[in-house]
Amino acid sequence: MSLVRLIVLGIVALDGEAHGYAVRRKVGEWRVDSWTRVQPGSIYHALKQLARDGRLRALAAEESAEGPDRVRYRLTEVGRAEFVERLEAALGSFDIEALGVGVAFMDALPKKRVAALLDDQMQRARANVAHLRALRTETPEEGQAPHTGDLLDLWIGNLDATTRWVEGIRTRLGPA
Amino acid sequence: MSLVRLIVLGIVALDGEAHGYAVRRKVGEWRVDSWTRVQPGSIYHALKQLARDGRLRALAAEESAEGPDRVRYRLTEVGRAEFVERLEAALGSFDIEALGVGVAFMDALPKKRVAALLDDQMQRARANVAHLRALRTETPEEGQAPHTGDLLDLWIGNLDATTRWVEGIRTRLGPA
DNA sequence: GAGGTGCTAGTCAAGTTTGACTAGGAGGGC
DNA sequence: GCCCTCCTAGTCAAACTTGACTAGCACCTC
Repeated sequence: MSLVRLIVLGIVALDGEAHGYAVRRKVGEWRVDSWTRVQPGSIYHALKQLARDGRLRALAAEESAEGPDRVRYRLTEVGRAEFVERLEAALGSFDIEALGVGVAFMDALPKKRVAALLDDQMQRARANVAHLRALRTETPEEGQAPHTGDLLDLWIGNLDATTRWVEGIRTRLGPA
Repeated sequence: MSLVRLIVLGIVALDGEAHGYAVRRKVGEWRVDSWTRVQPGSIYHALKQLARDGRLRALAAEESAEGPDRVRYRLTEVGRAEFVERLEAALGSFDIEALGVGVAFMDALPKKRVAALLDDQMQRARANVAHLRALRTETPEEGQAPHTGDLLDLWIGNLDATTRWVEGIRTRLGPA
């Protein structure tokens, strides 16, 4: 899951820069833990990878009045591009966690863009639900998983609930 | 995610033994990929860890008529105990993937036990939904995540859909 | 002023996951 | 026979995640 990467990019993007502990704190303050688990280690790891990949630039370690020195990171242009790319992908995803993170950061994109992405997401989601329903009523093939029908129902139900939620968000954005 | 561990244990438990490729194939045949992604590497890794931990015993490599030699694994008593433990945990989980895997293998437990686990799951899930709804209507605190209300709605909607699904499974099992 | 507590800031080893890669064997086409 | 393809069976390095751990600093208490 490179959701962590998106989350870190998104938080750094808010102010253009941040140090690791600030990101970590923000992840804690927001109840990010409700929608996706992000451990401190993952955050620092992501920061390092992003810095290595030129998405963030590590500034010189600065002194802190309240504790050890800390490293501040600044978002680069490439970093912003990756943020947008990942954010758009998240807003088109069927994965509930990705979708949640996408919506959390959606204000970083133009409204029209978000609307288009969500329209697309909904269309594909509905097609997917239809496909799963079709599978559901098919005569069971050989060698299927036990309780395949139930499992399909689980996915259909959740996809459906998610789609209704997306619909709500989309409606609020107003007509395209 | 040690869901892979549960899946591998569950598949090996079906016949008491299996070799890696057979597990991999079964994961492919079943549309396990709909409910959870399991890569080949993870399967072989899990098999090795399970063998190291005494949950499986690796039998001598046997020749195969259709390809390279293969290693067959047999479930041990300790392994079966871990299987049951993980299965029960999965059936009490709120995580949709875990729950799906749990239901896929639920026939390995006595019906009554499954009924009790699902009853418990539903009770906790309803409490959780109530709690989230309460959070939802709370006056927003300082420093909340952007779109916190929406994110809560997403979780409430999905948890709710999942709970209705569990209810269906539970009902079918008959009265406790 | 020594020690305890709690927040700040981050490191690290162990475990897990991913996706690409290797390599054996069977069968078909030419 | 030789090559190509596809299935069988698994390995491996790189990346990612986890949870426990270290260490600086301030404040309080005794």
